[in-house]
Amino acid sequence: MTFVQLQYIIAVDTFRHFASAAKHCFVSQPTLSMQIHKVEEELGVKIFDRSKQPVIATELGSELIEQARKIIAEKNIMDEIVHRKKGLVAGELKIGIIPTLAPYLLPLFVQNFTKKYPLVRLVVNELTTDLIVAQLRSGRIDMGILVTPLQEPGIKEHVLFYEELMAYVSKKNEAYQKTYMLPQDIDPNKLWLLEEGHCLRSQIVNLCELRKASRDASHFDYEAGSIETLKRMVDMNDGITILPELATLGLTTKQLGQIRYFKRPAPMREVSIVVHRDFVKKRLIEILNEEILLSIPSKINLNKSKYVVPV
Amino acid sequence: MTFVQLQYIIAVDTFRHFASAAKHCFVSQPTLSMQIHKVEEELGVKIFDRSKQPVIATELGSELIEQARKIIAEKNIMDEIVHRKKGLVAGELKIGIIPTLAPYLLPLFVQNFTKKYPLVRLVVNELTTDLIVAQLRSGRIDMGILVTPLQEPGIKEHVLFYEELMAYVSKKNEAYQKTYMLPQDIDPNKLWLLEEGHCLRSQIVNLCELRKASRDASHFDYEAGSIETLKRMVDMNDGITILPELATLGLTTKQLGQIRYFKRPAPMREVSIVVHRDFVKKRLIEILNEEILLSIPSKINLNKSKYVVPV
DNA sequence: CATATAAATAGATTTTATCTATGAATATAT
DNA sequence: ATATATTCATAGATAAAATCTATTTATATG
Repeated sequence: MTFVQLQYIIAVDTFRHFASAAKHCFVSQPTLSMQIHKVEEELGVKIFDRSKQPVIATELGSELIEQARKIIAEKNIMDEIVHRKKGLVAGELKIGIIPTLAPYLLPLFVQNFTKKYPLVRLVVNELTTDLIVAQLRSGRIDMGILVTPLQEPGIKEHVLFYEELMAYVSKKNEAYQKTYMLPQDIDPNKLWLLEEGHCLRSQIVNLCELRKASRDASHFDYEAGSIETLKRMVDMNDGITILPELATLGLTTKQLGQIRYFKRPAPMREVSIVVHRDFVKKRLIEILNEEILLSIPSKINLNKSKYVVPV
Repeated sequence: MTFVQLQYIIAVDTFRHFASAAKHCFVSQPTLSMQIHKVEEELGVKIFDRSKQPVIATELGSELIEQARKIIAEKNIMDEIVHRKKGLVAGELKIGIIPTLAPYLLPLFVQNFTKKYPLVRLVVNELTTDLIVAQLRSGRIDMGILVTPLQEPGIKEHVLFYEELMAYVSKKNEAYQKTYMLPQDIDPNKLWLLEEGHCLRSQIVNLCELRKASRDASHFDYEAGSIETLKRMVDMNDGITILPELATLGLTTKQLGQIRYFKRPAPMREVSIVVHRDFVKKRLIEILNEEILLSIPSKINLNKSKYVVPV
């Protein structure tokens, strides 16, 4: 068994296709096929079921692939140790980030970061909270950026900042008349929500104390896949939605006029970096943490944890 | 970096000598030298300081070796997974066992075990409790057999049995007249003890509530390195010592006449298997656990945890 | 100063990972 | 039904590597 073979196995598991996996590993498809065949021979078990399309791992194969990922993760730590000693900031950092943060947070720091630390390769995946937790545990990603508190065993949270939640209302909506809103001012039937699975959705449900019943009477049952869609729904149709602070940064003056703040203490969502175990990429993650804090508007850094909406 | 290179590094760290390490790996010394040189080249750091004799790891080298051991440990789990699936009981089990148990416990089960599970290779090291804990943490051994409770974080204890402590007295000693002893009946100046570092010693000190002062007046300051030495000291000279039950199994009838039991509830030492994390060698360790319980005299299996002497 | 020991170096040899080209099996389209 | 994709496996050639034996260099020891 070699490290390369394990990497091939992981690649096939990831792409579920020998040729693509080979491409990803910069080798020919026969090379990859043979090496995988060799491991299977050595261990005396089939790892992949090639009869299925796309290729799927056997039951035992899945266990072995998981273990292969662990081995490769430990190997990567080897380089981390050397980099740390050399004072180099280098290596790969695999990040999972939730979809309600990704489009607003990433652009703020990515460019600065990669300019400042050219030897670091950021690999970013947009994932929901559960997937981030699962992939942290299995070692597929090194860190997550998401909304806490999670209370997941084995997962450590480092708060980045508190992001205020605010209402975005259409001119026709009655809430438009208010200066400072209360959650009760929101008509559940005019409230546009993200689809199930987004933590922001569940926070808004908590904030507005929505019950299933109050939504059943809804005129039109549509749930958006992204915050951008929510904004457009409000713009184009009537209604109201809740935006996190970072999503309001790119708004036009006219759109800003449609923002209504909640009465102080304003509801906040807690945005954190989460990691699994005391990772050796610690230094890298610390640096990313700093860079994020440097890149977000200072107003957000000042937000306090007075009223954090539970997830 | 290859698995083989890591194994060479670990071998050199273990033997602190290139030629012996090479022998252990079944390769020539130049082969091992070159491969280690290559890793050092690849990482851009020196792992070993060859100017010292015996060879010693550099500061960074020690960290890397520790990591190498982790990688190899994870790799070994790969095979474990396959073996488990195949229902095979095979592999290597590295055991650390304390010196006051080794000579009495090992002979009881080793032969049966290796006959029953010929594919398992037992590698046994006689180590003190602290070393067992340290080597479990660093992954040098898979399990320990020692006296608990330890209360070491991250170390799990599985009680095997309770071993009674009993006095072994010379005919000249006043305690010889007693039928059932009390700890107070022991004259601290006539008590032979193991040297510092053995957990049995500290248990006896606790049991007899010995203070430094009471020993200072001692006629002859000798501390034994093994239980066998203790027995001989009592046999040849005057005095008394405390033996664990297993050490009394091989005694002659005459020697058995010199055993004095403590008054019920008799003092016991708790003998356990200890492991680090939920290890994949679990199955192997479970089997060993069973085999040990099957091989010890049934009387010991019946001992209860009424009065466990703290360590 | 001679001798022994330890690790590194040199050159030959075997092993192995990789490539290109091709084949077999299966699904998809004409 | 036949032709065409697609997907993975196989064959043979080649380049890269790990290994061996023999030897050298550097240190310690008597």
